[in-house]
Amino acid sequence: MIYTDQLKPAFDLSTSLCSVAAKTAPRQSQVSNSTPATIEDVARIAEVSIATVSRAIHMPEKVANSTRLKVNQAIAITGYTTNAMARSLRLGRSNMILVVAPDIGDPNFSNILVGLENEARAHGYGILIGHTQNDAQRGLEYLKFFNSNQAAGLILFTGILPFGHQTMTARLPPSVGVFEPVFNGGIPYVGVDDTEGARKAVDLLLAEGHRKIAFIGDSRTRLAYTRRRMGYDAGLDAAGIPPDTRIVLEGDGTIESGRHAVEQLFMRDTLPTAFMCVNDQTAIGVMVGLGARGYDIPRDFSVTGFDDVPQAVFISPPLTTIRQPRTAIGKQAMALLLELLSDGRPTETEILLRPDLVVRNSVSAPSRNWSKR
Amino acid sequence: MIYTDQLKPAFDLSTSLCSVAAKTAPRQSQVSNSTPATIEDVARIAEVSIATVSRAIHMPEKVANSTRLKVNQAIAITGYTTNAMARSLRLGRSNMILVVAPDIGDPNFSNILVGLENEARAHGYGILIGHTQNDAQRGLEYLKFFNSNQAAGLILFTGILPFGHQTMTARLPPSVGVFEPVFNGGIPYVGVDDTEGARKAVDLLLAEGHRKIAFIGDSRTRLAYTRRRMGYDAGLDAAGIPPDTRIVLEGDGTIESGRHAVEQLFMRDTLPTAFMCVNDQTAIGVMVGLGARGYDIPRDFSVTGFDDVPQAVFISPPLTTIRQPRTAIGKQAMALLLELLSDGRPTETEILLRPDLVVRNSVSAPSRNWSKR
DNA sequence: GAGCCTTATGTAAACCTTTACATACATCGT
DNA sequence: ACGATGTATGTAAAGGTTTACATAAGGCTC
Repeated sequence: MIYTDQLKPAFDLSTSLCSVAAKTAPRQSQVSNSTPATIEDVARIAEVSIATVSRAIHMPEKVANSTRLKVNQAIAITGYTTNAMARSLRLGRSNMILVVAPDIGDPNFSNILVGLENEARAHGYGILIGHTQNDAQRGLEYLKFFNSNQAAGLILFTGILPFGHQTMTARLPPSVGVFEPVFNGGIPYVGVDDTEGARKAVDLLLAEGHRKIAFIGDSRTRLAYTRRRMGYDAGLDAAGIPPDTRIVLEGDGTIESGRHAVEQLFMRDTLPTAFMCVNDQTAIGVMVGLGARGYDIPRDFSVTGFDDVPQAVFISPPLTTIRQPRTAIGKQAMALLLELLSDGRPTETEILLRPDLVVRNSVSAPSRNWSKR
Repeated sequence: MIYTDQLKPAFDLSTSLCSVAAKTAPRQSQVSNSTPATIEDVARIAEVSIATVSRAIHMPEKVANSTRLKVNQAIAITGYTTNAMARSLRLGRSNMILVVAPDIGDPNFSNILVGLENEARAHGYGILIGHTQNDAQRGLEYLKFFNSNQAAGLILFTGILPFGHQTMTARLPPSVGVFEPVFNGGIPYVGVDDTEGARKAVDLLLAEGHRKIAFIGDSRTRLAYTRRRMGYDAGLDAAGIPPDTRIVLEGDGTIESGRHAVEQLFMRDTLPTAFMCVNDQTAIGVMVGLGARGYDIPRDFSVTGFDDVPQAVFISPPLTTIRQPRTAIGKQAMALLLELLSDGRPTETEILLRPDLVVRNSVSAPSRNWSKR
């Protein structure tokens, strides 16, 4: 007599199929209905030992075809799933990847998460998430996931300093960074070619005819920002335009800093015809500042951003910017980590994806009507 | 001789402090440097049994003050963290909560995640995330997290049908829904008072003097949408305005559906002065449609949304809408689930948070200039 | 047909906890 | 002074895997 239940098919041990059952110690309940099936249940039904069941699952080539068949049937009957806790305990490693970001509330985070999760799940891993809110103490808390064997690897986002400074010297779990090198390049990372991206932006502005292109940067020392600046410099250089430090400003990547940059430039004697911004937030701030002074974009000034945040398409005018291929970055980062977990050694120390120019409406040829200035 | 290492302080078992060590079976390595400390290491150093260590940690009141002190010192020395895998295995339940959403790439998801994570972590739980992309088969996959004891509870988002239809009858893990009842009310949920929110929107429009207010709904049968419609009806009724089905349209909650609704209305004989939309996406579509026809918002038409998505502030004009207190919803949902996990029975079957009206720039008094129409 | 190699399976230990039960000791009432 | 009661601690089993090692059987070579 076999009756099944959707979630976990029950199996009556008193049937003749289970002649082996009598030999082994009786389980708590004869009809193991409520508790999940264990490897032992499978072994009993398949009339093999638990070792064989384990092998049939994890090293199928090591068990005879006929036996494998019996085991698979027994698994189907019992609805057996291997207890991940027991497995992790025995193996000394879990099948979870911890993803730590400074702020999981950041909308930009979502799409990367998609890439990370898809790739992880495809390889039998799950993902655990945490956020530090830029609080090192808080990041430190997450270390316990590794000490307690709850996570096998770590995905770290740019800008976090998830563990205290001292700890940086200590051995970290297998980790991969996203966007930028973390801990001074101690771990491999997946990002975007910021230099190339910035170059695309500046080249677009140059192609439109702009010659006085301001760069609104971010003074916080992050490689991405430095590289975007390098792309800007290289673009101007290739066009034979000498650098003009009067129109290169450093902000902090916020909307407010973009607005502030506009105010500063208006106080100087040289105004640009275009603003190339280190990120979209800054670009939005620039647009707000320009709008407040009564200028129209792109008629009076052109503006470019970097990142392609979800809002970029909704602001007015829609922002021409450089897109971060977020889902792809997540996928790559997870793939790299998984490789690291199996091989032990990273094959690559840096993977840079190609960023695309997204042309919208914030760029046009420089205005010839200088009346307003 | 004691020398420490940042991550996991080493401890030389040969010191006099460890006189007990000799009595017990020797560990693999005398200086357990590479492998994390176990409860046994702590017990040895504290000169107590492992049972006492476990009790000192989990039932401190059950152990003598002096003993507790010794244990705590030993824990500090070894850097011991209890192995979550072993603990979960023994306890039969994990300290992870699975959060399943239809689309974790949705920017609205992020802030709820923040609330969920904060609350979970505060109670010693971690969160696992997954997404179904509205694929029931995919949702089914996540069931294995429970079968394999990797998750103790489940947070389900609106609109998912994470498990196959058959499975719905089966016993689900302890679960809490977000936004709406899931599985026909089978599990408690935390959401927002949609009726009240919609009422606030319609009352604002009425207060501005609008009398012909269109409602652009969502025909997909979701309680939230029905309730928002109820708020609309109730508001009109309270103002003594008879319902006019000619200006009530059903879309599907997308930008496109908002735009389409505008086209439909312009083909009828009765135009509204205001559009109350079931969600922000629809509202954005309506604004796009109206803009394409050359109308100005809010001069010619007023528009309201619902949800307060991150983009709402960036579109032009910034959208007046009803805010979902997302972080609070996440926090509440997790709190409810945690309660469920300890008590077994839910105290509440429905928790509705108060949504707030966010006044921006898409609403004004109805235009008296009807020339364009 | 003896010895040897290969292949398939079984036995049992180990991974690290938690906790029921047992034990030892101190305190108290009479 | 003794049994009863209570408190603090220890012993050992159990939870579900994986895998080193042992065993058994079959096929091969000479």
